[in-house]
Amino acid sequence: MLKKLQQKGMFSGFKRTPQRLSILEHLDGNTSHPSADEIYRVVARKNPSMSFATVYNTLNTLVQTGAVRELTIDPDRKRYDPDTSAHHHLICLECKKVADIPGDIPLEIPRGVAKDFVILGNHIEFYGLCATCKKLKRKK
Amino acid sequence: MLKKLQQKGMFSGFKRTPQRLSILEHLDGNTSHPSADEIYRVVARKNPSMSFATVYNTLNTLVQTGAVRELTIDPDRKRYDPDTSAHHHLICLECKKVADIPGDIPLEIPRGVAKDFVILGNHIEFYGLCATCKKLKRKK
DNA sequence: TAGGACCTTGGAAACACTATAATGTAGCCG
DNA sequence: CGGCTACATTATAGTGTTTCCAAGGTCCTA
Repeated sequence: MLKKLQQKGMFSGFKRTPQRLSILEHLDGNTSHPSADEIYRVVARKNPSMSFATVYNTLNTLVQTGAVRELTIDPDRKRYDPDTSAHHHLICLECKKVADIPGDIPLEIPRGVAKDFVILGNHIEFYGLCATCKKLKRKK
Repeated sequence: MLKKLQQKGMFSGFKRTPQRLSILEHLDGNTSHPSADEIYRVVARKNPSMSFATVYNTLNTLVQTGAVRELTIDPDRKRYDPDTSAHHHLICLECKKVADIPGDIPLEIPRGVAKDFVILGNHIEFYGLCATCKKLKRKK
């Protein structure tokens, strides 16, 4: 998906500008689930004139076209995930780091509960402690 | 849990003040997953001197003691859920209404993926369209 | 009744994000 | 190739949510 957007020429109304290409390059294959702020800080190093608004504009466009997923996993900020394949997430309660759980997980949706509600998808959020924070906790 | 907090006397350092009791009363049995703002607006009617800070202070205390769950289901604001039993949520993509899915749902966590990560819990977010929004969409 | 611990209040401030208006530029068409 | 148009970018201002702070209030204990 991102690869397509990086190719030359117009693709469904998406213009390739240096700023957008920098953002796409930073996101491509990125599994750190960065926030807009984190993306801005990295991309602004190579592109000093970069504006915060451009990062948000670009991200919102990418989310709308489905090239990037907006994660609502962190209570303090939105995070963005260029991996649009079916997968779930693990979040460390201490350091807030987000890891991927690839693949689909079969779910037994209790029938009758969601009556009248069309279910279009699901997302599982696992929470716990990552290896680093687990060790730190033990020492305390 | 909330019942306990509403009883007379001190309970684990939690003082019962009129403001806090109003908030507890509004939350008790409430399945609308309200935001701090919604709680403030309702509670301030009966308690005109109520401050926003008090709502946030109380909610944060309740979350820390485990009496209330903070939901990270809405990208725009935190929502609060007094139901601390194991359950999951359905969110309408149109109107953002959140419904409950009671009970535990057995999950096959793929082994090896979460190596080194202690998993302490999970939360499933189903998304789709509620009955009302489903009808409205059809008419368009 | 005095002291201390805790709560409440209002305002300011921090933060994430969005809107606006002016300027810049890519891509199309002649 | 050159200009037009539509779209992007920028800086800045604004909005909404949440937190911080300092002053004052209230309740318990001695």
